Amino acid sequence: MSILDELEWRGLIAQSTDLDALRKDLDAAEPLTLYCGFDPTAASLHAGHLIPLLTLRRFQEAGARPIVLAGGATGQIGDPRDVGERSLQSVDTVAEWAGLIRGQLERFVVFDDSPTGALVANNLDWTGGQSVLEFLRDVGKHFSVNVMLARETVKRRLATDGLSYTEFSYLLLQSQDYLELYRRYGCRLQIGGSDQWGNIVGGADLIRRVDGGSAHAMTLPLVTDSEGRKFGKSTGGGNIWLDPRLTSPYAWYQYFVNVADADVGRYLRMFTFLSREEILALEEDTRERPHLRAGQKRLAAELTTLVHGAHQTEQVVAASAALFGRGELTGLDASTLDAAMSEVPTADAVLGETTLVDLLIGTGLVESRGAARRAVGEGGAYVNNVKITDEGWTPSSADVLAGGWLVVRRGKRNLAGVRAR
RNA sequence: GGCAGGUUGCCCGAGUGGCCAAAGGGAGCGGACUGUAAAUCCGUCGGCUUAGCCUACGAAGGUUCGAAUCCUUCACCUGCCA
Repeated sequence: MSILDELEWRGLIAQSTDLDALRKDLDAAEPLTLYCGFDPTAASLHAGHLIPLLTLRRFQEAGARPIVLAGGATGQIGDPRDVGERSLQSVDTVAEWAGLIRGQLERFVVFDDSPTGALVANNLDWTGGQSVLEFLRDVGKHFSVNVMLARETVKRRLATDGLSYTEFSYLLLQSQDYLELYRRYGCRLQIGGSDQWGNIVGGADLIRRVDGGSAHAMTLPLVTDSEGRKFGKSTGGGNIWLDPRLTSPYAWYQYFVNVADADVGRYLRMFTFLSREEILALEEDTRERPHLRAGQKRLAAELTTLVHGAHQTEQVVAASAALFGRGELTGLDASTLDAAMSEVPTADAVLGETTLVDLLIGTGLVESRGAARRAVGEGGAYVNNVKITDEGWTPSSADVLAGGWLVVRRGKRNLAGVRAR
């Protein structure tokens, strides 16, 4: 199966320029070079970024050469979005984030001396020293404002709160990137989220106008769940990040374990490198025996391994099994509990003194005393899987599990460990 | 630079002197049901030392017994004009 058929089957192609022409270029003797850019809009990439990153890798495995681009320049400007003008980050912040993101980007493609060995670039390298006059003459002249105004995002913004010249210009910067990579590395395919279509085609047009070259464009679907919610938002509403300091491997694993049945097949296709046969089998499993959550577990394990490594995956799988297993917590031995508790937030407590409300706050399971009281009042507070309805309840030695632990839970699946003293 | 309109809680959005910690919706959170799923129903949704107090309706100041609501100045946003 060709790479394009593969991508099609996985539901990874949203829009593209002529696929047959692209197919021909992919079949050529010389490896096709392609790129995808990632703007440093935060200190870490999040789960949604995995789609284009993994797609770069799929292309690489199929014999193409990927370039991962850190948007040190474009990140300073900001791509116009529907909701309104972005507030600019300081140049230093963007540079710092670009460095962090670059480190993450490098983990998903293979760097070697072969013709398909990946490259890393930062668009600040060619825009940083560029003068306004150069930019306007060499790039700006090739863009029609009429066309730019017709873009969906621009139209929406003009109809609502308007947009700055800075954001309006973003298209030109990204287009210039494509041209630059075309010139430097013969890059002839750019991929990105479906919201990038205009930016990508803009670059392909620029290459044609300026250098008379031909270049391809392909976008990947913006991943949403079956509810239409943007993918990668944790239940708390925040992003789930690749950086383990921002999203623990345990939380990462849990996010995917909790994916809805309606989404798991789609996600397996898009996010994993499992074979077609394996995925079809898991999809059937989900239909026939949904309560086993085989698809979710495999998806979570695959993604945790991909991002945090096999060792971490073993640990979070074991922790999840211990904490969500059928068995009683009292049946767990100290080493199992120690291992499980190392994956969740923890706090200390003094027997007979620390109250339930303090436990909930101390472990970070709730944000305020009011929230803690509310949780208790709503019947959402548990210690060692036993619902506690008294705010002033304090643990006694009879409650302590092996290894000196108490397992505090808020709601169905927010767990924390407490070391009793 | 001129004129007009705007700035409300996580988001959208009502509110033009007391009944406003602020309608309604969304998101979130908890419970029931399940399968750590979805749907549904119910509850909840600023903070605290919680019959009370504190902080909050762009910022600062003022009027008033009392202000998200009125006045002044400032900042920012949008539109029209220059």
